[in-house]
Amino acid sequence: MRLTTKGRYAVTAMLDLALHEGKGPISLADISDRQGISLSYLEQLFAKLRRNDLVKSVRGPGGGYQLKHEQAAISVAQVIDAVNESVDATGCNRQGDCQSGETCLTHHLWCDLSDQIHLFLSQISLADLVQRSDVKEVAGRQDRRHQNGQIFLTASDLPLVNKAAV
Amino acid sequence: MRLTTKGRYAVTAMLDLALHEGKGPISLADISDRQGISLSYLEQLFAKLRRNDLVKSVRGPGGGYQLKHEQAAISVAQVIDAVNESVDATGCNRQGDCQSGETCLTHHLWCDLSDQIHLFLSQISLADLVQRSDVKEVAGRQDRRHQNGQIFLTASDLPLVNKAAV
DNA sequence: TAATTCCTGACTATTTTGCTTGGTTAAATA
DNA sequence: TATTTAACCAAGCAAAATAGTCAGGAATTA
Repeated sequence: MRLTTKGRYAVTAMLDLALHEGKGPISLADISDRQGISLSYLEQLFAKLRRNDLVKSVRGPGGGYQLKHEQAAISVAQVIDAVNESVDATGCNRQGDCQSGETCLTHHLWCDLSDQIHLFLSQISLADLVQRSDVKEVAGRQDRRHQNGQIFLTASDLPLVNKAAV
Repeated sequence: MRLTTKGRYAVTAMLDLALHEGKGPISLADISDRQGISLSYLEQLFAKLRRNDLVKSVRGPGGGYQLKHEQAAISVAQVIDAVNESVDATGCNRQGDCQSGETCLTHHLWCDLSDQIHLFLSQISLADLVQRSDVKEVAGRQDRRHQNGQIFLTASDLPLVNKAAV
């Protein structure tokens, strides 16, 4: 089972879209700035999100991405499924042929776990996340910084700045 | 978050120990045979399990491993934690410094998910697994094969056989 | 036409995984 | 005591996945 930066990035980017909904298309450059995700990596992720019908795109200046459905209709599980193959804890993709064609000793345990994880993530929509106080707080901070063109840097931003200067 | 063959192997091997408890120490060679896990890989996993006080070892002929605690006192979560670093879905190891020193937009979501997974796995003990009908069934099949010295092979065993012959 | 932005594919560095090889050490047995 | 058994240990390695870069398109707007 894989649940790494890839899935986290995808959910974060989709939440960013949700938070800035109603302001027209949001460019990947904006998301990259606000969320600190590499632009070209975002492009790869959004290719998958678009193929999975989760976002729609607008080309050209002023273009960007928008959610294709209502915030309440998009679950975290859908987003992760779109970029990862699936949230599956079994080694056999639930086929039950884990041990040379037969079911391994712990197959059903991993099926149960996969179901639990999927259920949990499918019950959380982007609308739910937008309402959360911790999300609102972080989003407010990010928007303030973004408006100021990242003038206020923290100490931990320094490596990035140096990297960009070289 | 990582939940791959490593953690699955560890739980499977521990369950094998639990199923054959009372027959003296179980050698890794036996587990390797029954569960189809590479012997030297098992050695690495058991080094971690031993360091985490989950098993005790007996050296020399007739030696092997035994559970260090009661089956009901060992949870699946403990086993996975022992071989993986942890079952953690955050990218910051729950520190909250995900985005250049500050909390990222989805930090709390991943904390919640990690808690869910950990709770689920910590509620399942080796004793619980041993009682499960699907586990009993697979264990019965494995024991019968093991006694017969793997005489009865399935078609999917053939690659392994050929590999061993070369 | 120029700028902007999505879009695509190929390529690369790094990390993790699963496993091998080649030993050493402790204990039982012959 | 010599041999065998099996736990221990360390280094390294191939394949895969991750995270990202690079170079160029193609569509749209100004």
